[in-house]
Amino acid sequence: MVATVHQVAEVAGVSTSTVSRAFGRPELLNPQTREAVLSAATRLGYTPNRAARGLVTGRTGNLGMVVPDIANPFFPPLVKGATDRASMADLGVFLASSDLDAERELQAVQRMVKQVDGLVLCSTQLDDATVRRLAETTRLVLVNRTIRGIDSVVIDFAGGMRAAVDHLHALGHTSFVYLSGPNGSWSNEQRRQALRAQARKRGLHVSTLGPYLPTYESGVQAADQVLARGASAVIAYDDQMALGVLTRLHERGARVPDDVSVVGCDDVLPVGVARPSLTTVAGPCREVGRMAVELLLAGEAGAGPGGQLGVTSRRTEDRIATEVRQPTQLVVRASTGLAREVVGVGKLSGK
Amino acid sequence: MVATVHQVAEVAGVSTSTVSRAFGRPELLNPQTREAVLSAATRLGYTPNRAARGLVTGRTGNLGMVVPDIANPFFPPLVKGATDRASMADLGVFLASSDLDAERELQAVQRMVKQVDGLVLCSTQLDDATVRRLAETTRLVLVNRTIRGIDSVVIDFAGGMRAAVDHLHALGHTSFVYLSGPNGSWSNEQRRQALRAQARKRGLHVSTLGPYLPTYESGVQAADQVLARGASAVIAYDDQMALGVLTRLHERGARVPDDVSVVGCDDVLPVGVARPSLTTVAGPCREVGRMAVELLLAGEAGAGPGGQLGVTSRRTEDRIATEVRQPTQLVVRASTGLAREVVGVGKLSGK
DNA sequence: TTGTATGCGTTATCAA
DNA sequence: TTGATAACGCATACAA
Repeated sequence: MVATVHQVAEVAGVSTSTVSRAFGRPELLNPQTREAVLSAATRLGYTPNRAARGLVTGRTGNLGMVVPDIANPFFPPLVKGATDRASMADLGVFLASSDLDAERELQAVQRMVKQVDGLVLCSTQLDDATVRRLAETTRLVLVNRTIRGIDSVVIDFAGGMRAAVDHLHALGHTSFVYLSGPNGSWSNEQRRQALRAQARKRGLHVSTLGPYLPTYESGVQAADQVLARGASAVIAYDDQMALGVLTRLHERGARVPDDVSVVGCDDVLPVGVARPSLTTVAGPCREVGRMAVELLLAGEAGAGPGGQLGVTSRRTEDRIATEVRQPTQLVVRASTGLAREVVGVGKLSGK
Repeated sequence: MVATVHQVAEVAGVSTSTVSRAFGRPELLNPQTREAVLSAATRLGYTPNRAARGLVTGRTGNLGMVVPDIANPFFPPLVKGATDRASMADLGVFLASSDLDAERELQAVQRMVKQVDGLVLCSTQLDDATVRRLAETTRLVLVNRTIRGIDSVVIDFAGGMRAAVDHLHALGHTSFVYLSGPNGSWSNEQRRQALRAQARKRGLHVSTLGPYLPTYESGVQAADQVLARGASAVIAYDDQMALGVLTRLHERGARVPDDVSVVGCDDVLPVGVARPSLTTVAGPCREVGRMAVELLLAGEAGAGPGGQLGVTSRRTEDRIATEVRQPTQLVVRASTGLAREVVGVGKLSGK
């Protein structure tokens, strides 16, 4: 049996409203009565029932967070940043992993929307209209996706991708292959388009392979395609795929970076320990999770923050959305090197 | 404005109880009225408020899960298994990451205990007494920790660790170093004791270094200690540390496995891509998360499952606890090899 | 088969 | 400074 306001009230010899106030507005209470209530509460092990409280106040003290796949190493740091920030504000966090399925994601959202004060949707699979409708019901922050009028915080992998193209260009590569992530992924589009634009600018030729699921196995599979095309460089949608590529290239006898240069993206795995260590694009995932919750909190309070680096506020529909953009950077390690042509090595034979 | 039973009732021209029944006990309703209610509900976008429902039924439709650190790659698969199983049962999941801090963990538990039907505590930092007290308030399943009388599911790393010792023994090693995980960690004790017992049995000498935080950086740090001791083999508390060891040994010019053999534990990272690829002990993390929720569900229904492999039921205090034990296995890769003595290589000089 | 009335645990309003 | 009361959204016992 768990204690309620009633038991505490009885033990402390006060009314239930007084018990309630002892927790919610202690300053309104006579110090003596407050102490009496609090000690009675401690004795009975009483804690306010947040669900019941939420029913009357309209605030639940919970947040919701949805990610496509918590087993994808990109997301745990993000979740960590969010839960850490949330627990500082004494907020609970609902987590759902949608398995890259829009319907499952919608179910998860429905399940928690009435029990939370706000939602963080990471790389959401939902279409714009659904998200917009959702935003009318609850506070919403998007991560790695933007929709006009909705608050968001995105990791600007475009910047890192441009740096990656410049890096390959400087090494003498004249073309490269991009291993595409899942279809319909906003992040994939962001990366792919940045890549193509920069490649055009530098006069490089790009060809795209995929779509692939962002896994180690996909990378293994893709590596053979890369060899078949005789590509001198490959940029993968993420590190998991890049590691798979590395492994398979090694098996096939192709040397990295002498025969093929490989670039990953995310830098969340200990990719420095791969041999050769992986050149990749790194972003502040943890910080992004933290920031998403920050935005949620700021939105609840009323005015947005503004003033931080990369924060844009623009009026759309009839509200002002805050868009935070976090920079990325290219981390050059050992998996990228001079192009074959430059060092005079011909195409791999026996593909 | 979100819809409630009242709005739906009004639109459908029925009472609120009828609306309630349309969702909770559809079979009690005249098919026509049920359809009318459901269509009205759809039109208004109505979904039952689970918090309010929980207040009257006593069942919230939510579970809680606490892990020490969601950014530690050991836990995401576990969380994935749990959330997947939970969403099959249409349950929401609260997640908290305690940062290896007992107090923070307790706060997180307090925060959610009234809003959930059960709790999964992974590698909990709480002491036995606190956990027992908690178990009187709510359904509880422990992961990777056992307490008499409390349901649990543990990954039996002891088995894998014994296999690791036998493996080193077979390769001619006569002693090894164990890199210890965090103090007070149940998992660390499980691994360490299994190691020591098996080493004694095989006549190997073990020395322990640590405690260390289970991170890549700790491994880097520990590697120098390992070299200073002239050890021919090292078993690390987890893969992150083992990868750190690998990196630092390489920097120091020690060859793996020719000079030093390295064994990790968990097999959750793509450790096969490390060079040399890492010998490690693998356990069914995903399955364990799934099973923990299964146990919670079974406990709610009444009788426990029983019958599965490794399930023990024992009576303690005045209830019967179910303890599921999942086996592990040694995955031999390239980081372990014949001991130096066997191949005639002396101690490393210039340590 | 459906409606009425009540209570779940809490807080807000109002009166004292 | 404190207490009585109503209401939050819902499910159930009971009556019809």
